[in-house]
Amino acid sequence: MVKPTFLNLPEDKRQRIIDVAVEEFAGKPYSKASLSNIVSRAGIAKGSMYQYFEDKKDLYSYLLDMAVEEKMAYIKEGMEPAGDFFASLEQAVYASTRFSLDHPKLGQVLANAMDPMGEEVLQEFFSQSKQTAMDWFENMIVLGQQEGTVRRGFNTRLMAHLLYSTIGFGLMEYFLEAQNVNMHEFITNPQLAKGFTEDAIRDTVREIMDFVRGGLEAKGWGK
Amino acid sequence: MVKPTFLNLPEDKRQRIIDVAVEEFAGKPYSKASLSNIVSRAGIAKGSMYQYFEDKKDLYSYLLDMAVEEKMAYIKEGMEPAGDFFASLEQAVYASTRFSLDHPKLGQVLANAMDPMGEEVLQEFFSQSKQTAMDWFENMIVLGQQEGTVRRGFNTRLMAHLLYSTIGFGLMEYFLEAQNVNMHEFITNPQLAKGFTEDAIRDTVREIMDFVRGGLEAKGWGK
DNA sequence: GAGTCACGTGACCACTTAGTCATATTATAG
DNA sequence: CTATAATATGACTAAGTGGTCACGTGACTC
Repeated sequence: MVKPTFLNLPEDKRQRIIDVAVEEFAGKPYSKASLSNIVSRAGIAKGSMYQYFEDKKDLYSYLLDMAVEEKMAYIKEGMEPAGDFFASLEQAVYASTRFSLDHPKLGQVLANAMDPMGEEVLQEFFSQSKQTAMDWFENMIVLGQQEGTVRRGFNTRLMAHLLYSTIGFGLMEYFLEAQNVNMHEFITNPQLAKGFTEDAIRDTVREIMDFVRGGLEAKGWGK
Repeated sequence: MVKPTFLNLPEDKRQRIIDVAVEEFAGKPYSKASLSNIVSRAGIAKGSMYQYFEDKKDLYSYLLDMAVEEKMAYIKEGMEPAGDFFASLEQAVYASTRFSLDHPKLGQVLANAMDPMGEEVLQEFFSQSKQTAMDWFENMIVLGQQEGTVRRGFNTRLMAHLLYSTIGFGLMEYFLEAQNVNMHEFITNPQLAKGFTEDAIRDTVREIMDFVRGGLEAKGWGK
């Protein structure tokens, strides 16, 4: 658990530590991320870090919670409760994409945590957040079936996984390839996010939704 | 480049080294995989490793080539040149799944290399094999459009990414969750692969294909 | 001013890493 | 059997890791 000492820190110092730590954890796998590196770049002593957090895992966990909270805020804000399944999903995909482009480093920390190949140390975080995301998708699908917009007769859990990976991985990687950059360049160069216009994002999300709609829509609905 | 000394090794010794190394690289990120660990478990001296390979990257590259070759063999074997786009894709998905279940460790080494969040050292391997896979998917889509089974009017590159992540990630993760194991347990316990019956695999692949077909099929085709 | 307590510090510890190299062992050839 | 070349070896190096701890520093209280 994060220690009170950290929360009582002056705003700017706290933020500087967070920024540096997020950058470190975004750029390398957990075990390779270096505390020595973080403290030196943040301009604090090694020992101070251990006044703020129990250990490396504790710091990581704190950043992860931040990332989840921030992403949830994006998604919740864009949600229109009135829409049908596909409209809601499109909103969620759009919001999730916006989050990843607005906060690429934070988004990357989250993506690392979800990585199935993740390191054993992180399995607890991983399975927890992954499970939550999957439940959310599955729940949406079931609701869509109840409202009649989504066809029946398939394994909803399997479909939740497909939706998750389609949206979670495919989209971001397409954006990167389209701009001809890799993840590291994107993370370290904040300017690159400007390369994605609002229209391009909306168009891409719409194409994805066309694909998903075709795969899931009940007969008699849609254009 | 792998040194001739390694290739001249007695079959059993060579295989033992490969097995141990594959297991090591499958279980942790590249930078965390330990040569000291590999040599001790393979029962050889540290120095010997450097008679066989230039360095750590060289060993990794060798294993990666092996994995690609093996997976390609699976896919090529299952390919029936006569089938239409969806039949070919289903074959490829099935073969790819079989490969991952038959050789979970090798499959995991490959998956790590494709990981977009992969470490900077591996970008060369990553972008190369990823690009190749994406070209293959895009090419198939275009051929499908030419034969009339796949609808037109979408960004084929984006769709290749969606197909790739749907098939590459979603499927495997669903299998794991369905068996209630995580990737590490699956890798270290070869028995677990038996939990997936041939029928269950075929059914799951078919459901995925239903989803993909709905999203891509041209009007007037299909059931 | 004295005493107390939270916070800051960096030298230090035990450990691990990739990689080297002088030396020992083995195989080959004359 | 001897000489030569190929291979095997593991102690060693330099660098880096997460984490600790005895000691400073500064602020607040009485």
